Amino acid sequence: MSASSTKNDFDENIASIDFIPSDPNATFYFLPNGIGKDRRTIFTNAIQQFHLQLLTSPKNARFIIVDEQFDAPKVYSVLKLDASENDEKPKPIIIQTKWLSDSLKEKHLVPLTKDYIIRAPLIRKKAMPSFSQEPVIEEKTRFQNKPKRRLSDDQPQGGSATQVKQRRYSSDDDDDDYDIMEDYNDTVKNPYKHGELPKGNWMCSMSSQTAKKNTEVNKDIIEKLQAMADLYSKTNDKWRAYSYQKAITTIRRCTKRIDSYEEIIKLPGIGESLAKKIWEIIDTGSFEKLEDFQSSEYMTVINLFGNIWGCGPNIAKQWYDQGFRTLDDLRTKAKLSHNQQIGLKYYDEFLERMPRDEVAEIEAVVKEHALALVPDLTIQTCGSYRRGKATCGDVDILITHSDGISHQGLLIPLVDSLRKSGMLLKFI
DNA sequence: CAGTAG
DNA sequence: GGGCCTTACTG
DNA sequence: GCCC
Repeated sequence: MSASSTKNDFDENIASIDFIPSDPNATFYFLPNGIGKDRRTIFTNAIQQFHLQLLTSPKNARFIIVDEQFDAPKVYSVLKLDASENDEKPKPIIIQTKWLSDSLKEKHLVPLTKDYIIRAPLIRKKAMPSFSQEPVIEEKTRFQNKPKRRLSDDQPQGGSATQVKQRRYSSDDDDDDYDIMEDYNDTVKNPYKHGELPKGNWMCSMSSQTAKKNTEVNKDIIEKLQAMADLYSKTNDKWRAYSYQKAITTIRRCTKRIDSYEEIIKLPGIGESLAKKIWEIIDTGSFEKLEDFQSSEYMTVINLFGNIWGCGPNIAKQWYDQGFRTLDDLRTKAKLSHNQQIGLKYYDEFLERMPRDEVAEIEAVVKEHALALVPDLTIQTCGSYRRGKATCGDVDILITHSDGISHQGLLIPLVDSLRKSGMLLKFI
């Protein structure tokens, strides 16, 4: 697991580090970047528990603890430290958080062996280093030559920042040499050709023609089951809804028109109860249970209320039990949370889908604002838009950076920027 | 923590 | 009979 | 609801 594949370039002087926690030289800095809230708390507590001397600044820290995803150049870049060789100060020793994890397991500090230490950035020794090493050096050069504006890297990230996912180098790929070379060319030679993601042979990048065709053959079945699943999902019967949804997925994958009970019951995730219902739809063309639900006042109202953003099965039932039956009842009488107020105000809008042109417009605006904050971001709109749908229920935008770091903490400033532009009406 | 949403 | 998908925010 |  540890990064021992490049041991040739490892500073061999460091076999294992001895230090005494009370030694004033044994100062630590904990780099929270790329570490989730919960893990941060755990590690911070561990540092206290082991009585390590934690500094608030990395400047004078002898040891720097970082997430496993970091290599030395990234650490230096994030901390804006000088990596030059002829520095009077000894360079800090960069340690993986695994050292803390293992120490927690052992209930005491485990020896700080070289497996926990991330190698210092060394000057290139040979003309042709190994592939796995090469991108690291190139990357360091990029950092030095192209300083970028970065947003509050040293601020703890809010939980919502996890919406921004990242693409990162993977040193443990099982790919063969050819693929490694491809990845190398991609990320190193053209690292700043942003805005476009590699067009892989992925399911999600293909237009769903086959799926479209498949839904046609059993369309009536799927529609009725989906209606039931939607209703159940708005009651407290979420597992029943879950089963319906799984059955729908299975049937959607059937190319052939289903026309016998025997073939239904064979399908995975479809048992006797659902098979009977599906056969009823095929045989009679109707679904009595669904029609019962649709004619029930309770289910109708629960469905109506449940379509309000921020109202789930429990709140819907509470409102029903309080005697509310219409959206106007809610508007005038019910106690609504902030989200529910917005959900009610924009009830129809939230149920509507927008043409994909509109998604493109939104994408353009978001791109403009994001790139103004951090250049060279990779921005890709995903979801139904990326799958080529004619209409979309929402806009999913994935923002990353090829260095795996610079996009961190972007979300909040980006939302702020969009809000100032007047693009955001409300947030929920 | 329960409820909701992703 | 009990799990089925995970994680985060809100109030 | 399905499945173990």
